[in-house]
Amino acid sequence: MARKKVELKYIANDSKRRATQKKRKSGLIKKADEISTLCGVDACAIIYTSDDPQPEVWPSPSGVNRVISRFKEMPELEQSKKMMSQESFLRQRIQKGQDQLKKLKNENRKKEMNNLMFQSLGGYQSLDNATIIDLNDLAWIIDQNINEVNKQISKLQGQEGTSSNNNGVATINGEQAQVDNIINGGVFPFVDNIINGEQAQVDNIINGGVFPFVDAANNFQNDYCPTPFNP
Amino acid sequence: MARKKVELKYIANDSKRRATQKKRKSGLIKKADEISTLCGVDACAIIYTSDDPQPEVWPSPSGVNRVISRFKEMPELEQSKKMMSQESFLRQRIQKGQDQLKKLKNENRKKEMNNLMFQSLGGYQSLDNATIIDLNDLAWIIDQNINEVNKQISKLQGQEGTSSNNNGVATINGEQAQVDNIINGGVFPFVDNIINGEQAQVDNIINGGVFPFVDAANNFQNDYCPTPFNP
DNA sequence: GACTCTATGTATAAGCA
DNA sequence: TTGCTTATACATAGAGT
Repeated sequence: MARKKVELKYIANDSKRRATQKKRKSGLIKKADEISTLCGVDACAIIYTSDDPQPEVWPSPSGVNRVISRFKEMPELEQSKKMMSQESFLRQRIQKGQDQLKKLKNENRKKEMNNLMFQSLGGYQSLDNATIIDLNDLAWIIDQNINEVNKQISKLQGQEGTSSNNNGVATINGEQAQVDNIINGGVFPFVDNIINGEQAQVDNIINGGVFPFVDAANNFQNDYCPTPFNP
Repeated sequence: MARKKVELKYIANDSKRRATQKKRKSGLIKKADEISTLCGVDACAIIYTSDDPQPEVWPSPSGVNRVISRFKEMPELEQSKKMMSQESFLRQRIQKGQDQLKKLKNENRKKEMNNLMFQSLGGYQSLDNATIIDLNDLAWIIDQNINEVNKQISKLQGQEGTSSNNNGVATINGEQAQVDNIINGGVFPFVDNIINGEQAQVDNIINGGVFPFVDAANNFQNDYCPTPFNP
């Protein structure tokens, strides 16, 4: 059953296309009906299916005519003013995909740096091979984490008498969960726009694909300057 | 989080309606775009939202004009021929709901009779108070079950040498799972159309509600005559 | 092919920032 | 309000009849 994510392109297979057409046509009309009822808007839809010279229309032929008249009344110039054309629709979609990509790359980079941090702390990985870029970002994320830990400490010092074994004392391991939490939370300004060679991923996202993990390389922005490490 | 099932009626709350309108408008246009791409159909949509004199159109003003011309070319008489009007759309929806209701009532009745059967077999319930209608239906379901059990027995007798402790012998308990399976499976002709007083439930279904369990009473059709019990 | 079924993808109502 | 997130309702692809 609906296992594949449908690729947004013309369905070559005839019978498959017809089946899809039928389902989606009724789905579309249902949606039109719903928005009209829920929001009380005036709307119409006309759909010419390939296997019938008669179009499917909604809400009714006369209703369509009414909406059409209203549309025709408007001067041509006005028509194209604030309207969504197929092109602007696509543009909007691309922008959305790019924004999403940016966010995801950001998150990936943060996770990567946190991973590097814990690997180093545990002695599982040396930083000898790290680039200056990585070290910079690493410093930033450590700074963030330290800040968060300090914040927690102050908070816990403020509430005396809790039964926790944590009150007032920074126990790194005890804060791990909170740090992890933070890691996946706050703002992180690593990546600010799309970099060459990532376009395929953007396209992927635009069409709704699953986001692939982004390597450390190529992810850094030149205009990013993290605060110096200062505990 | 979409917790409530939206009731299909005008949203009185202003800000809520605007939010919904915005989301659904873009959803609708996306759907239009998709069906057009996937199925290569010629279509257009015009939506007048309440807060903007400019309509939202798809695929573009000129595209809309093209489709409109095609629509206008058709004689008025032809227009209303095979087209979906708001009324026929609703009718279709009601019919669908009624069909679904019928099926669900059927299933409920079957489950009920099976339940009664097992209750009686276990001595948890006497049949003294059962109506002739219930007894009739009960006989039918028992017949069905016996048939299924016999079928299974034949099948198992056919495949000698399986390691199962079941081969060739009808062990009622051992067949329970299969019977249960059957219970929820085959065709069951109890209810053939909608009976007075069930209309509210139909309405419920038409709007997508969860189906309430149907009582035994009022569910039987006069034209139903089950095969006599004959093991 | 035209329908039904159901697992899965998508839309979106509420919440929250 | 606008936008983003998340849980839930809804649409529908693919498979079976």
